Amino acid sequence: MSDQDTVALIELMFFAYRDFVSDPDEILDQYGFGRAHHRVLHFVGRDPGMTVQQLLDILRITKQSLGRVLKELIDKGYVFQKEGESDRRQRLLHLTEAGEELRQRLMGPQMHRIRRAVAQPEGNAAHLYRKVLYHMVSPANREAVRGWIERASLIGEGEKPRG
Amino acid sequence: MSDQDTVALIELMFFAYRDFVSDPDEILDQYGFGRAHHRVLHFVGRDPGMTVQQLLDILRITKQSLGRVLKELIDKGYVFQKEGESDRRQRLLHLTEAGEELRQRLMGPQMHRIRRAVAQPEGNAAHLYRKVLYHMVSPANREAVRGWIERASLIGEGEKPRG
DNA sequence: GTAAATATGTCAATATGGCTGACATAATCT
DNA sequence: AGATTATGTCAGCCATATTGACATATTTAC
Repeated sequence: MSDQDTVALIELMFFAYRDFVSDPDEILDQYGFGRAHHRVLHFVGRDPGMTVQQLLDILRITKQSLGRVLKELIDKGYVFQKEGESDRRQRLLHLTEAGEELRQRLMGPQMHRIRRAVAQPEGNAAHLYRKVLYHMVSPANREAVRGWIERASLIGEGEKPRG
Repeated sequence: MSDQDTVALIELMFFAYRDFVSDPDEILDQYGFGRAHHRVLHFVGRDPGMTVQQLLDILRITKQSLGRVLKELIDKGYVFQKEGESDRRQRLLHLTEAGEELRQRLMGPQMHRIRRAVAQPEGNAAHLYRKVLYHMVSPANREAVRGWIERASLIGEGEKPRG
C-alpha cells in the first residue's frame, strides 16, 4: 500500500471517530452527561455484574476519574451496585431500567451508522472490517479485547443473565 | 448482520481508536504537547499554506481552542505563519523543518499500525476498510472528507508545492 | 469612498475528564 | 495476626474544550 493510501486511512480514522461519537454526544447533552458516562453505561450494560476493577481495566482510567462519573450515574438512577456474594468487598455494577433504556438510546445511532457503513455491495465488508479494526488494537491488548468481546457476546444483548 | 456483531464493531471502534492514538501520545509527552498539537501538526503538514479557518473547519473546534495550541507550536518553532499574497488578512500555516520532522515521527507508528492491520492475507482489506471507514463518516460530512483527502493526496506526502 | 463583511487574534470565565498522591474501610488471604 | 485486595474519597493540578465580548486589518459591496 502506498504512503498516500496509508495516510488517508490515518485521517479516515480521525474523521470516522469524530462522527461516530457525535450522535451519542448530542443525546448525552440532554442528560448533562459526557462521553465518560456513555462508556460506563455501555460496558456495564454489556456485562452486568462486572466489578469496578474490570471496568477500570477496560477504560484505562484511574479509579478517581471513574469515581466521579460513576457517582453521578448512581445518584441519577442509571446504575446501581450490588455487594458481591462470594466476595463482599466487591460492588458489582448493574444498570437500572432507566440505565438500560439510555444505553439503548445511545447505541441506536451507532448501530445504524455501523450497519450503513458495512452495507457495501462488494465482498464481506463486515468480516474484513472487523478483522482490520481488530488488528488496529495493539498486539499486547488483543487477547484482552478478543476475550472481552467473546465474553460479552456470550452474555448477549439485552439479557441480564448475571443480574 | 446480527446485533452482536454490530455491537462488537462499536466496541472495536473504541478499542482500536484508544490504541491508535497511544503511540503518538507517548512521543508528544516528551515535547510537552498533547493530541491537539498533533492534529495541528498533521493537517498543516498535509496541506501546507492552509488558512486558519480551513484548519478550524477540519478540527471542528473554536478558534479560541486552536489559539492556545497554535501559539505554543509557533513559539516552540514547529509552525510558522505567512501573510497571504492574494489576501493579506490570511496567516497561512506552514511547518518548520522541526515541525515536519516531528510530524513524521508521530506518523511513523500509526503508519506501521495501519499497514499491519490491513496486511491481511485474504481479500483487498485495505480497499474495503477504507470504504467502510469512509461510510462511517456522516453523510453530510462525506463530501468534505473526500475532498480533503483527494486534495491532500494530490499535494502528496513530504512535498510542499504551496510552500 | 464609506460601510459591511471577513480573517484573525485575544481576554476572561467556565466545564469536562483526565491525572497524582494520600488516606480510609472492610473483607479476604496467608 | 498481618498482608493484600477492592473500593471510596479528599485535594489539587492539567489539558482541552466551551461561550461571549472585543480589537485590528483587510477586502468586498454598494
